Amino acid sequence: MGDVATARRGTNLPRMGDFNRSVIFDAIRRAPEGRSRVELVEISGLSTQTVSNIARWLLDQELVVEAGKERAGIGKPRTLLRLNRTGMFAVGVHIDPAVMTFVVLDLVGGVVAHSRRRTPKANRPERVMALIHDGIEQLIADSAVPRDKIVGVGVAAPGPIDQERGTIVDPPHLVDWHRVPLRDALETSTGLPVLVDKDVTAAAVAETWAGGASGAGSFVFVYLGTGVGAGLVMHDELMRGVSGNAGEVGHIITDPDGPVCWCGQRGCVAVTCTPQAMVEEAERAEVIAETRHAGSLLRDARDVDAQFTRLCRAAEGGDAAAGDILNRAAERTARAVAVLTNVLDVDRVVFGGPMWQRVSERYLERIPPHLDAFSATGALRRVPVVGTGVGDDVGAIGAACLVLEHTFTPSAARLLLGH
Amino acid sequence: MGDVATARRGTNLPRMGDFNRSVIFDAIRRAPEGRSRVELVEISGLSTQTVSNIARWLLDQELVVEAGKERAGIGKPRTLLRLNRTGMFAVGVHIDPAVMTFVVLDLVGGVVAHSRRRTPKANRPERVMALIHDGIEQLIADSAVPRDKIVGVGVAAPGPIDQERGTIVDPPHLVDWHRVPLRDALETSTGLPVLVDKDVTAAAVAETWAGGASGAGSFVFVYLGTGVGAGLVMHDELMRGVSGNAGEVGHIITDPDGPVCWCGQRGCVAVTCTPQAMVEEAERAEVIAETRHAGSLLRDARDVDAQFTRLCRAAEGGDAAAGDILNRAAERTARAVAVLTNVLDVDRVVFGGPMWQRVSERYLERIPPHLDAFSATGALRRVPVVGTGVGDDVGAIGAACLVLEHTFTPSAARLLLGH
DNA sequence: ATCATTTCTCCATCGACCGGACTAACCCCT
DNA sequence: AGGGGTTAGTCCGGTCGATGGAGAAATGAT
Repeated sequence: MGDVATARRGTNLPRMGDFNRSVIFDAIRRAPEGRSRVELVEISGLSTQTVSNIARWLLDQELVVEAGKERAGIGKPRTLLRLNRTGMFAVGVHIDPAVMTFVVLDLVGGVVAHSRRRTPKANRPERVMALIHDGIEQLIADSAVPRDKIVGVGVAAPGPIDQERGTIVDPPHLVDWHRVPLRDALETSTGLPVLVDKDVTAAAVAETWAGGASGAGSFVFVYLGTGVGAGLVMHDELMRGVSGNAGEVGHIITDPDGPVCWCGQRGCVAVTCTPQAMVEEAERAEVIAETRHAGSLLRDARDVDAQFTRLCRAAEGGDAAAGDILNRAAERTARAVAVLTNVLDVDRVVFGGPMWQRVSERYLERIPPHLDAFSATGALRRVPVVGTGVGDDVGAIGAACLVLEHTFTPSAARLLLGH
Repeated sequence: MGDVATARRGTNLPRMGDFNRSVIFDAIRRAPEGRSRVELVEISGLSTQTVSNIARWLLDQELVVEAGKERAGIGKPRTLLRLNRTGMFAVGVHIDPAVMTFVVLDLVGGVVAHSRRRTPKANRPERVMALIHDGIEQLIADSAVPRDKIVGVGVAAPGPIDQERGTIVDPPHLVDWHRVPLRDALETSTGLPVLVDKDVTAAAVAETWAGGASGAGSFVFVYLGTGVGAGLVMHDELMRGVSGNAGEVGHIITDPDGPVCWCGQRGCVAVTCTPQAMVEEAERAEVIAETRHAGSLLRDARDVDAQFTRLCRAAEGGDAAAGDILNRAAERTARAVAVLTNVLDVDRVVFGGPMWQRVSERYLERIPPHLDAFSATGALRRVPVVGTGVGDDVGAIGAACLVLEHTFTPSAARLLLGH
């Protein structure tokens, strides 16, 4: 049911111009050393004339700058165009169970300013909103970025998300949070456009924006955080799904002999590949000492985090039992990832998220061979596995990148007539 | 490795015009009763003038016809535009392990002509090619469709496919088939453009073209054939993946207690949800009599087909053991489908394929509740499950629809500058 | 019979891209 | 040192498709 015909919209001249500008901008952005007009002609397929016009426009807007010349043998040298990193800025907020992170990013995705605050445990929504607003304003003031150069605010939170209303559906750590109009409230209080999305999605967008070569083309971004999630990028475009909740991988079965999950199955990702699952396995096996915790289904995030660090340290230090637990998790993760790569047929798999650094070495060594073994096309077409370049603040950085992506990325949707 | 930057191409005026024409065409196509110019204006967002011009062009091309008037109260009545079903035709070929099917389709996806031939078991590729060519030419002659009205030929085969070279990679039933340039050879011998794709993909495209309301928006098409495959359609656009092999679901684990699969895991789709798996389970349980067969890993497709029919008949006739097997398969299939819907966040699931009719009633009754239970968002956002309207010849019809889709569908790719 | 209303088309305009001619900057060679 | 060849980038007029407004056509209501 619902709308009988999906509205396939047409396009017109102004949109076309806008789109082509963003194509050129994107091509410049993806080459940190800068790009000449001739290169842009080859990449975009547009005429030299058009590229020239667009370059002039971008220079006038102060979005790009001319950055030296590149002599390629005989003839007039090419003048390189590079992003003007101070041309625009974006604010990002990550609302994590444990901590809220705020960042200001410049155009190339560099962190200009940065701050953290504890996430209040259970609290009135208005109080939390005020805290967020305050964090944003404080950071803008500290960064000394002129307000008219800020293109918007991105907010990332553990899913699910109501994309339409711009709100977090049921944040497990904010008990009284119900249908709070996060986006609209922040838009009126800050006077800036606001985007809300899942942290996993945000991290994937961060990869496309600030991840360099590994963020181009089609890839699956596997996010290791409180849970495990996936961000899907196909042909440089993020797939959000119809309700903005694509990438739920928590109940893919990875191990027929694994523990029982609350969903009724055995060996789901949620009980085999998440930090919490690994920590609990280690505690049961007495590899690490059990900490006192609430005993609720949802353990305190800070506690899990600390225990997970202990587990990884033990494994690095040569504890065979600890190593086994992590190795098994790597294999199980590989199975889940194989499901994704088989279904989606992507160029590459990118790992990241707050828990990633601690296991990156082990995972990067162990997952690729498993993945080859589980691939539908076998070793015929290997799917490369890489770790993200974006560091621990992926959540907040990604949130800011949501805004940059929204305003500057040449998506097909941008071409089509709105509303 | 590979190309450093994915080529994000721009667009230009002619492409824009082409795109808008296809948008209007698509909107007309999706309303079998016809659509007025004013409606088209609303849908596309284009100006009345532009719609008027495009309508004139489509009428001149004889792709659409004026079909009566619709009076909506006061004022000049709207003249309806409808597809001219004899304006264009497409040929489709399905190369199945058991049989090759040929069809000629008109513009609305109606079957104009239709024929079948046995697929030769092991044979020289040239011989098979000649057979295909012959089948096509014979059917065109029989259908009495003028050759210049045929827009192209689509070929569908069980995957995997080499999209670049236009060939079937390793057809299990055609042993000597190795790097045979199927597309190029057919293009020269018939003089028509040829497209090659997986049968699963073709079936999904058939749904978007001839499936009515269930073929709009975002959906997963679950193809029940020799194996089980999935076609992914997101926002009216088919996702082929980077190498054209998206939708491989064969090794999603559906049952931790299921049989062992040749991939080393237990309870994969390939050994729990395919007709062959069900048939073999039934034979082991002596629900149906075992037939003499080669004993090879790949059973003769015709044999499996016949046995599967027997199994379904038994279940319909009240055989509880047979019913249990099919019910279990339904539940297992639901688990695999849940993985897809959780990951992709689609509007709906569409079932189809040559084996579908025999289990449709049972599956449509049993899968939805399982799916709700396995959904990440719970029963909150139910994903509807429907059966395809396209009948048993989905393979061949889909193959022809590949051509129609390629030439008439407003995809984003069509907008961008080629090469 | 006339008017209001809605649908649809003719006309002039705008805007973005494109092809070709032109200028600019540099290397190489004598 | 200076001219020729080569490549990079810009100016100009043309083309093509979308657009806005005025006008023509077809109908129901008064």
